[in-house]
Amino acid sequence: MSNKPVSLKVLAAHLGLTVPTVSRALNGYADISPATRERVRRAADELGYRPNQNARRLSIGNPETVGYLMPRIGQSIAQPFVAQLLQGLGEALGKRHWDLLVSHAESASDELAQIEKLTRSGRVSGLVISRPLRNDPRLQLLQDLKFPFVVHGRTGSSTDYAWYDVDGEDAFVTSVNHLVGLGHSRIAFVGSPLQFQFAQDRLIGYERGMVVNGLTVDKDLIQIAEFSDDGGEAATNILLDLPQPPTAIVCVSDTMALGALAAIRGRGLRPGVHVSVIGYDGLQFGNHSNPPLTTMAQPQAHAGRRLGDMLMAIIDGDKPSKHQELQRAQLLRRMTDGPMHTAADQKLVSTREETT
Amino acid sequence: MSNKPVSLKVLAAHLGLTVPTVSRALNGYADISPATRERVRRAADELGYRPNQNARRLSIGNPETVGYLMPRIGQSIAQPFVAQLLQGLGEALGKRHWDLLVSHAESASDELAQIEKLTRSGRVSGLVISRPLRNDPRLQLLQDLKFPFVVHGRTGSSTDYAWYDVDGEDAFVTSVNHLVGLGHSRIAFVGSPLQFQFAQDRLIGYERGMVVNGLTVDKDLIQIAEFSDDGGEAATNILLDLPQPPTAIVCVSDTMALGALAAIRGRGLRPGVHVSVIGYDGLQFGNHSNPPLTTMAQPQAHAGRRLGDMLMAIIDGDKPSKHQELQRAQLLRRMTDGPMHTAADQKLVSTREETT
DNA sequence: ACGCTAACCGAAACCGGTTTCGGTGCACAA
DNA sequence: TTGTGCACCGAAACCGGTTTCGGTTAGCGT
Repeated sequence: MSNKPVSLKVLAAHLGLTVPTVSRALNGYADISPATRERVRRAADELGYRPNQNARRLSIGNPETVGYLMPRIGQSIAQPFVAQLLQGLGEALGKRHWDLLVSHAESASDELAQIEKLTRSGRVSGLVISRPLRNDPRLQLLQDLKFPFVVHGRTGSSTDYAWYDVDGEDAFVTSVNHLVGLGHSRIAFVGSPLQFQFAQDRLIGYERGMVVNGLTVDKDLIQIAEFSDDGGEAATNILLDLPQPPTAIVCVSDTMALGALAAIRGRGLRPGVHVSVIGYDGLQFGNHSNPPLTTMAQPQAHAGRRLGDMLMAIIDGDKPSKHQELQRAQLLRRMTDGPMHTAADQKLVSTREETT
Repeated sequence: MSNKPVSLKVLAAHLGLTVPTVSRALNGYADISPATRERVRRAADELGYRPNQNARRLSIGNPETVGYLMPRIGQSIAQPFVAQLLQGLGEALGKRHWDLLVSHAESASDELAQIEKLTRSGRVSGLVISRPLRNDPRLQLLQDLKFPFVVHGRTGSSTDYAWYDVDGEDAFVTSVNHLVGLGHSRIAFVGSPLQFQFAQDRLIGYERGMVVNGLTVDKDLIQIAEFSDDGGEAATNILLDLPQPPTAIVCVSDTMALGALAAIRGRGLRPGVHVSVIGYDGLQFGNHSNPPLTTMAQPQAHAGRRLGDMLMAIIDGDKPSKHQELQRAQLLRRMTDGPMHTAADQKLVSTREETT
């Protein structure tokens, strides 16, 4: 049908009115007679008029757009949660007809440059940051700029900004408790570099869980590796080579847990039987791993929605510190958590074929 | 440090020049003396000046922004490719400092409304559409609007627009060939509803592969189900219940293939031994399925980059039909393709534990 | 009949840039 | 010395909207 977008000017001309009048009519100002208002409305959607958002937003001084900085973590399978998070963000923003801009950087410094650019060029009214580091220069920069932002995750100094996070510490206490309940006592932790705040939180949760249950925290049972499936595999191999290997492993993420499973299987052992594994993230794919991965699940789309709502509220003037939400993760039992495998040398492998 | 963005006006005042002069100085016009140009440049990045992009783009009449419509496919694990695609798109756009806007709709009609809105409100200069339907109203609409767009995938009437696609037909011929080479002849197809063009393409590839190898296409061996892991599982169960069940299955996607694996294991059979399975997508997670999934791999980030470049070229004036790229998928052998399992009643299950 | 007020719309300014068009001042040639 | 031309910058118009401010007109009371 029609192709070129119709501007306010041609709409006004078409109606024999001036541009400002038409504008106010469409925006429901009181000083426009109900008659003309109706007339304008009708003509507007007859001609398929849509206000040019660039112009409108320039005028009202609000880009009505939120930027999301893609987490930048090597080539790993670290992004499965991004699609769901974006979906949730989009839903929240869509309710007010705001837009979602995604931006990804190539390096840490490039990331700061991106923030500089996005904030100062008036393209976004706020930013969403994922996976903060322990001392994150991005947050520092945004605070210096006094620019609205929310963090998906939180850091140590989390009092003065807005965040939504899943309580990783609590989740790992839960994981450890669960494993202890199954009879385990040599429980290991497979983690990612501690520069990520979440890695730190979850490690603390692990340690607290151990202490709470009267277990000693053996440094050998804490293995940090690259944040990827390969990293998880490598770390687990080190653990299994220990003189006294663990009978259960909690992993900082599902991706790393998948690597752990591979390492365990690689030795002819069966995850969930000889060595229990609990991941973290609740990836749907976990249903199809070998065997299906027990994990701490969490609603990513919900996170996106909340982050969007929080950010818009802050842009509207709310104090950031008013918006801090801690979500609890849920233990999702699948097949990799099992009772402590005592006796019987680990070389003895059950012949039962696992069935999903 | 500084917080409020500095406008051209204050920069000009600071320099004792007028706004247009400063603008032209920064944009390298010839009618500005080298001296002042340098002076302006220096002052600009001293004050941290960044042009307001909303204003700039309004003025130059180009939003310099590309919209991506999130594929809207139930709750399935269908989106793992999105993150990579977005990454690729972002890279391509970033080279020219364009922005990436993501938009997702809640229903098919909502999707059309979104397109209407995005195009007519001047927010984007072009759109990227994923997973076209066989007779896609979105493409129809965009063509009517004469609005620049590229399609990730293609439809039957694909001559008059731009697209990037992986040759699904060819890929499935390859899959079938490979399986025939392994001795299989009863090869089944697990597909998703044929409204998706890709589902159609791949089915045709399957059929062609069968014919090419002198095999008959048995309608019973073609099972269409919901596009999800559960759908794949259900379809596979139907296949395995056949009087003469298949010895190999090609699946329209990795997600559905994961369901197929579950169904096969559910009967005490071993994928890759008793029943071979080949997926499509090349998801990295396939490395961790049970057993690791053989699949037809493809570079999603590359797709994103190409789509971005193509779209910008079209917006610059290129004829869309000039930009049509067909990529070939690569057979990625993991563990679910194996030689035809003859003899021995399928009830007889090997006791060997699979090792990754 | 007059004034006052309220209803309604147009004029003008602005948001922050870009781009075209003129005009000044200087160097240069005649 | 006087034109001529060029280098350089400012004035003005524009992109497509929003919002404040004035000015008519009509309706009302008196």
